[in-house]
Amino acid sequence: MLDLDKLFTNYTIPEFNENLVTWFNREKRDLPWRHNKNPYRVWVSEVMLQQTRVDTVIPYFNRFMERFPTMESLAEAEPEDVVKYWEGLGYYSRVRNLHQAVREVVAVYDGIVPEEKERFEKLKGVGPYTTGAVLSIAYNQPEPAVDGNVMRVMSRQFGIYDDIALPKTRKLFERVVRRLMDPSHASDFNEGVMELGATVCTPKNPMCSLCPVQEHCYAYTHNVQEELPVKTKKGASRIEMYDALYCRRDGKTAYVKRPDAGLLAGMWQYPLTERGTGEQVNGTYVGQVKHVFSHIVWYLDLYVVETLPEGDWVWLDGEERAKLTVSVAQQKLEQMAGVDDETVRRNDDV
DNA sequence: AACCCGGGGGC
DNA sequence: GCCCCAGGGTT
Repeated sequence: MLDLDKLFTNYTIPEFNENLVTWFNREKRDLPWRHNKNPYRVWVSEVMLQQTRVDTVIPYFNRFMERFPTMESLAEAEPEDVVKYWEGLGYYSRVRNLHQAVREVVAVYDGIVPEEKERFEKLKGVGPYTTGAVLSIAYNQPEPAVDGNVMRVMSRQFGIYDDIALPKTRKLFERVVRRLMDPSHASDFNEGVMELGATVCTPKNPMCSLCPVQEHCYAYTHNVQEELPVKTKKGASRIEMYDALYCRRDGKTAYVKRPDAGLLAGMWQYPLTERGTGEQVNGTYVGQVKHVFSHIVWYLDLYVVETLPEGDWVWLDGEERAKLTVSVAQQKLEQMAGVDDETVRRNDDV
């Protein structure tokens, strides 16, 4: 185990805190969830920000908070309505877990986000990072909130070469943060480190000349910014190929609902058949959609067909379709089908 | 510990 | 193309 006493030898902890917090309060970006820090808003923002960039989250956060301004309003809503406000944001289990957790807070904790760590961390979708982030930012509790930014900043600051892809490494950085953080400025410390990682101590080409904690930084001193943090590569994605069937009847289009568990759980799409396993598709080829997930690559060949194989598809008009939640892959197919419809209509006109 | 789970942006 | 992103759940 890494010896923290050795790590902090000749290291001035108060100076790090002073420089970081002063910098953060001068340079912090104007973000919607910083306008007021009620625990519910902080919580929603932290869930949306999981593996998702700030610029992507901002419009989703604003729409979500406008529609569900309080935990009570969210608790009362139907799951299908809530998921619709997450459409396109990805990792949809986040919103289902958040919805369930907020319902629990309203029912069990009288609508107050629990300040007790042992209670908050047990809520659905709340892991070690979100626990520390909400308790420190909303309640100023001295809890570590170790995300990718924190591991990058701290690995460089102290020259820690542990592989950040390993689960146990996060715990190491939690020990580092507990040792380093000034407990009376927990909120500014955690937000400050993350802000630093997002804007200055970036993965590529960090702007060390702008860094408030450059002086004692191991990576800067030894000029090894590019080799930290250490992270092992993940394996190659698997490739999946499907035929997507676009079938119209009486002004309606066939859709199926994906299974309630697994990839894109419960979301709606055109009927898909795995290529090569079924019979040859009897239809008109339109084109191919490529869609990249974090661990899978989809190639979807779109066909216009007159008849469908057996399945639980339903017929939807435009108004009905608009209420349902679909993946971005499905949006690409609809775009392609729509373009094809336009082509057909134009040719009919001629 | 390893794998699953979206989508987008930077280089 | 590859990497990363204010990660968590399941096995």
